[in-house]
Amino acid sequence: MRRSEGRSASTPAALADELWPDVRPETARRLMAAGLECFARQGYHATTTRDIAAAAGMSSAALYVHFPSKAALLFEIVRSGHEQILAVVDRAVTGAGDPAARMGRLAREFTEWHARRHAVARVVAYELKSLPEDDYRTVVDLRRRIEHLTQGLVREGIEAGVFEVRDVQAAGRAVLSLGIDVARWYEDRMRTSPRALGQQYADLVLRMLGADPA
Amino acid sequence: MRRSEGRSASTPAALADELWPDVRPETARRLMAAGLECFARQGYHATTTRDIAAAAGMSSAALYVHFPSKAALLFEIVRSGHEQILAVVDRAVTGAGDPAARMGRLAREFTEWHARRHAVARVVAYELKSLPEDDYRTVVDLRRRIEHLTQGLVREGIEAGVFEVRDVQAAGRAVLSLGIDVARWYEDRMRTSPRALGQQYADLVLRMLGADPA
DNA sequence: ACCAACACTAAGCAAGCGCTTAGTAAGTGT
DNA sequence: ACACTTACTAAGCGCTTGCTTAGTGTTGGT
Repeated sequence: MRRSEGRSASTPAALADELWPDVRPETARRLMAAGLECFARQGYHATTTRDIAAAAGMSSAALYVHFPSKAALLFEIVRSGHEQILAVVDRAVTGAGDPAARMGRLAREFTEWHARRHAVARVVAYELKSLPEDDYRTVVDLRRRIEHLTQGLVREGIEAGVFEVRDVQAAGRAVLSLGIDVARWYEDRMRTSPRALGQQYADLVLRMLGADPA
Repeated sequence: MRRSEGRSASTPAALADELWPDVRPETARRLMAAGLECFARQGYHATTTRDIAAAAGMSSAALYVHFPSKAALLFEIVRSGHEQILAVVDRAVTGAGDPAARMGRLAREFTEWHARRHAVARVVAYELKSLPEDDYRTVVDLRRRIEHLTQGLVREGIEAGVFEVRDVQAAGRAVLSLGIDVARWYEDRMRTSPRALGQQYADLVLRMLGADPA
């Protein structure tokens, strides 16, 4: 089992190693982990630079050695989170199998990611609007690509005769909504594991799209 | 057609009249409408009391004539929003028809409410944790009642043989997730009306729960 | 006519904010 | 040995925050 496929990172540092293995030096990664924790728990605007620094075990001025601003730290978290989600969706859409199999994989892995990485997922989904204008546009573009890939797969399924939905856009959005909303309520102590939840939601999604039970 | 069943309130004042007809004096209602607008757009912590007062056309000190704090204003919005959602869900669950018909109504009206009242819905869903501890507990209790009513209806449907799902809790959460997430992305200018979206989502939900197509 | 009661504002207070500055300590290359 | 770079801290600056205070009309009962 690869390191990144465990149930969830047991410590913030381990989570940071999984999410941002390339961020150097290690102190910068620790600051990102600390920011992520604070942003996920209290939201960006309720988090002070002193909160982040304290969670990372340093003075607030240290943040500015590695990041030009609090907003830039948020951007790094949100951007890399979106890129990981895009990679998950892209692998599912362009992978092997018929549209139903690929949609099942998309729903399963998308949901699983949002449950296992619920802290990142929460910041990714709900702190978008706290970004400066330019950063916001960059991230909205990533979101559009995720939505278009998903809608494309719904359309493929309809053309292949395995899905049956009235509105492709609404159906695609519904698929993603189910996964995204997991970030709002999922907690580490939950009885259903991210993997099991992903499987359950994938079943729900396929039925929702009118796919024949396999 | 009753006033509250139009597509959406055309002005903040009209919206306020629909949402909080009993709040007196009118100035307090205007402050709530202004707070709602600001909280929905920028979030609670990014909104200053000066923002709210300016949006209501008065000085920031006027807020404290009608509310003891900024947090109390948020609480009034969040509490009344939750009570309206609970009423919608309760009417559907205890209404007429078999479980599938009642679940269809629940999904339709729940989703429709979140689209038409997307500003309130956004604050209700995402600004919970900004509330003071006591207020938070009050609201979490309302949320639990909404979830239990929904889960109960799923269970009823299973016992009546019209639904087929593995995990009742997961299925109930999925039904609500679809509606709640509408608040995150829905905008007034959208081509799909709240009513049409509610109908689409109700269809998706019934298929998701394994109900035979009616 | 008078007086509370009410609804409001201009001004401002203490606290906390993001971020900067000046300086220290520990490498690293020559 | 020495200069230079990098990573950090203590202190604090200018500004904004939620909220208060003192005072000003306006209203309605007697």
